[in-house]
Order: sequence, then C-alpha cells, then structure tokens
Amino acid sequence: MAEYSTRPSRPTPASGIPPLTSTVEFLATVPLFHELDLEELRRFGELVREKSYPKSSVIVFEDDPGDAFFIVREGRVKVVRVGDDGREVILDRFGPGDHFGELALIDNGPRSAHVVAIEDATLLVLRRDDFRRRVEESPKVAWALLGELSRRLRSADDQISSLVLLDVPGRIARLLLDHITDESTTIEQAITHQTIAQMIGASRETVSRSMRDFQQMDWISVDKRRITLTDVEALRKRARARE
Amino acid sequence: MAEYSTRPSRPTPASGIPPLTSTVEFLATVPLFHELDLEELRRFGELVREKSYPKSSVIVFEDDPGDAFFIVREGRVKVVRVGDDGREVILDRFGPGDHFGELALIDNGPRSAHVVAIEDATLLVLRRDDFRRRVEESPKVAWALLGELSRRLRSADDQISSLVLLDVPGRIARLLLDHITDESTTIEQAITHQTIAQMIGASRETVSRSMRDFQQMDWISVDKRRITLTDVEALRKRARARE
DNA sequence: CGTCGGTTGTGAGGCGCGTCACCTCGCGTT
DNA sequence: AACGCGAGGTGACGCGCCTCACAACCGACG
Repeated sequence: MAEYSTRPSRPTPASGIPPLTSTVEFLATVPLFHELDLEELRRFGELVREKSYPKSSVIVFEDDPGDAFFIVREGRVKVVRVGDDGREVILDRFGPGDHFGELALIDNGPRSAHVVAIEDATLLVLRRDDFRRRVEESPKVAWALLGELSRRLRSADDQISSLVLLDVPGRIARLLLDHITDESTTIEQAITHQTIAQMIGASRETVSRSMRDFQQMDWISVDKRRITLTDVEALRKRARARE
Repeated sequence: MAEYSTRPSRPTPASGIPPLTSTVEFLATVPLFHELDLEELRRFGELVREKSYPKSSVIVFEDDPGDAFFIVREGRVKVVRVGDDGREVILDRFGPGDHFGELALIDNGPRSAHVVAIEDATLLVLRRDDFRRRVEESPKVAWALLGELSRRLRSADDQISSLVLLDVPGRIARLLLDHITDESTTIEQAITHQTIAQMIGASRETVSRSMRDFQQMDWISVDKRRITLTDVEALRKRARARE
C-alpha cells in the first residue's frame, strides 16, 4: 500500500528494495532543508544514520532522554500519549519528509510522548550534539525549524480550541476539512474510525455514528475507507464555532 | 492589586508612575534575551516603542495581519479564542518578561487568536521586519526563541492530552499543580473559577463544585482566592492518567 | 456605610457521549 | 472454501457535565 506524506516528495520505490535516491538527494526534498545548498546538505548527510523500524515498533519512548533527532524517509509514524487506563491520544502523524524529536533536543527535556511506527518505516537519525551544532552554525536551518514549530503550535492551539468549543461531529468535520487539498476533496489516506477517534478525543462508536449521519446528509461519501467530501460548505459550517 | 509573573522580574513600581528602570535594564531581565550582552540589548532597545493598554482592551485581534512582536513590561494579558456562541478558551496568559506575537511574525500567517489585557498593561512593541532582522543576525536570540516555542508546544500537547484523557476534576488538579513553585505550595496569583473554567474547558459551576470537594477532602485550602495545596500527593494522583 | 458589579455556592433537569455487548462485513491467509 | 481478525454498525444504558435559575457574599467606590 503506497502512502505519501502531505508534503511534496518524490515517489517512494517499491517497499523492501533499497531506495534509488541517495541520502543527500532525499535530504534535498525535506522541507526543513529547502534553503540549503548542496554543500550544506552533504554535511548533514554525513551525520545521519539510517535505521528501519517494523510496523508497531516503538521508536521513542516517553521519558527517555532525548538524544536524537529523526527524519522520516519512508513509512509513517504516530506521536501518542497513553493514559494510565490505556486510552491513547494521537498528537501527530508524520510521513516522508517530516521530522520529529526536536523538542527534547532543543531544551534538553525528556521525551514528551511515544513515537510508534504505523507502517514499516525507515528513518534518518541524527545524534543530538551533531544536530545542535549544525543548527547553531546554520541560521537557515534554525529559521526553518522556527517555522516548523510555529506551524505545530498553531495546529496544537486549533486542536485545543476544538476540543473545548466543538462537539464530536464538529471536531470530525474539522478533521476531514484539514485533510483535503486545494485540488481534491478526497482524502487519499485511508483512515480508520478508531484512528479518527484517537485524534479528536472521542470513542470509536461515536465516530462511527457521526460518519453515518454525515453520509445520510450527503456531506461525505465513503468507498473503501477513502472519504470524499461532497458538501464542503456544510462541513465547514458544522465545524465553525472557532474564530 | 499587585500581581507578578511566574518569571523572575524586579518589583514593579506603583502603578501609574513611570517605571524607574530604563528600557534596556528591563530587557536584560527578559528570559528571551538572557544571553545577550549590553551592546546587543541596546540595539534592541532602540527598536522598541512602549505602548500602554487599559484593562480589557484588545491588543491583537484574530486574523489581523501579524506585523508586530510584543514584550510585556507591566500588567498581564491573556490569549483567547472565542467560539461563535461567545464561549472563550484561554490558550495562554502572559506577565512581565513574557512575549507573544512571534508566530505570525515567523511564518507570516495571520494572528491565530485574540490577545486581551487582563489588567492595565504596558508593552514593548517591535515592528515585524526589525525583529526578524535582529533574530536572523543573532543566533542567540533565535536559539532562545526555539527554546520558548518548544516549551509552549510541550505545554500545548499536555493540554490536549488532559482534555482527552482527564475528567474535569483531574484537569483542575493538573492546573493547580502547574501553578505552584518548588518553594511554596501556595498559588500567589489570585484566580477566579471562571478563569480556571476557561483554561481547562469546563463550566464555572463544575469548577466551583470540584473545588468544594477538594477542600472537603483537605487537598487544598482557599483564602481570599489564594489557593494553597495541602495534599500535593493526592492531587498528583488525581491528575495522573497521562504518561 | 450603603449600593452594586463581579464572584461563588448549590439544586434540578436534561443530554451528549462513553461504555458494553453483540453482530456483520470485508479481506488476507492457509 | 473455510477461517480468523480487524473494522464497522447499532442498540441500551448510565453518568459526567452543561445549563438554567437563584441566593449569598465580598470588595470597591461614591
């Protein structure tokens, strides 16, 4: 099942076969490094180790010391917190070209959440000190990192707002709208109700019922877990309560 | 009513009277600038304009273009989102030495929330381009900014987790624990139930009832809106469900 | 020192949503 | 073709919390 990040990146080769592109070529496609020239990319390339993780394996564990920074090369991962009753919240999901692990790295704090492979994944790993040195000597990367953290902070604030201000159907509508592009109202990524539930803080059953209602109202149509938004305006109205 | 930030800062002079400390002296106390030497501080000092806002006035309005960066000199402000039914979420509260407005400034996006003065406040204002230039030429500030955004992202993720994993009393317990220091289990800042409710996404009444229960169990004691945690362990247990 | 706006306490009622229980369906595996 | 497992659908039930309504209180300010 070929899956892509929401970010532009070149097509991944058939799984199992080593990537056709070199590490540096791949780094050039990573948004965080867009501004870098070839020489700088090569220097980063020298620092990375490639590591692969099978589906469901834990990549970083909460409260570990944060001694590494990761870039997703292939596959997808999720960032989760687990309550002591076992319930999970999905804080983020990352695909090829995305990166994570910068927080612990910047402020030396412990990891704040688990990161788990959703599919078989191969990651590029940088050691903390190497990465930090590079960031300190390259304002371009520091600036790009600021941009990325800004984006995430905005989206976290959106998430908090919807948890407080919206009911479950409203939060689902918002999530659906967040996942379409300008070109298409179909969500390419297949996604399960369970996953949606964990992303918006609801139960699987309630998500199921809401999605049924959305279909009955002809706001969405579902085929093989691929969701198409047929009435974006209606969904937008349902999701409105913020701002 | 004299109120202080949670961050170290010199005592504020009686309100109304112009501050005894010069702008540069004040800047030296701002955590964001801790690493800067006097010369660098002076250069920042030249760029700032001082502006005062009466209580309840709106400092930045959601969806405004973000063309300024703010540092709180005196008073306190809150960052809020408003649902279309009028309900409010408080995303952040800032006091002397804190700063806000960096997001719109980094990524050129629109403001993501309102900022409103909780008390009469005087702020230092930097124009976007000035600030950006200074950050780009001073890695120290860029790094400090990364640290600050990291902190906020962690705390936003904590907030999301508790909204999903904890019930209202649990979220209150967590908020209380977040507001004590290592030295004292008393929350210096007076705070209303209404404010607590808007910070944790609950109704005023439910907060009131939970706080009554906490008092009856001798977990906290309240005197003139100043809260003392008398059984930190019990509260910690009540707040546990994350990690 | 009385009045008034903002804060708190509490009861009653209703409902959104979580939980439990069970069934069906689709799909990959042997 | 039969099996098993993960995903989805749906009813019943209960409860946590929101809402509404009103009373008591407190501090500020004329």
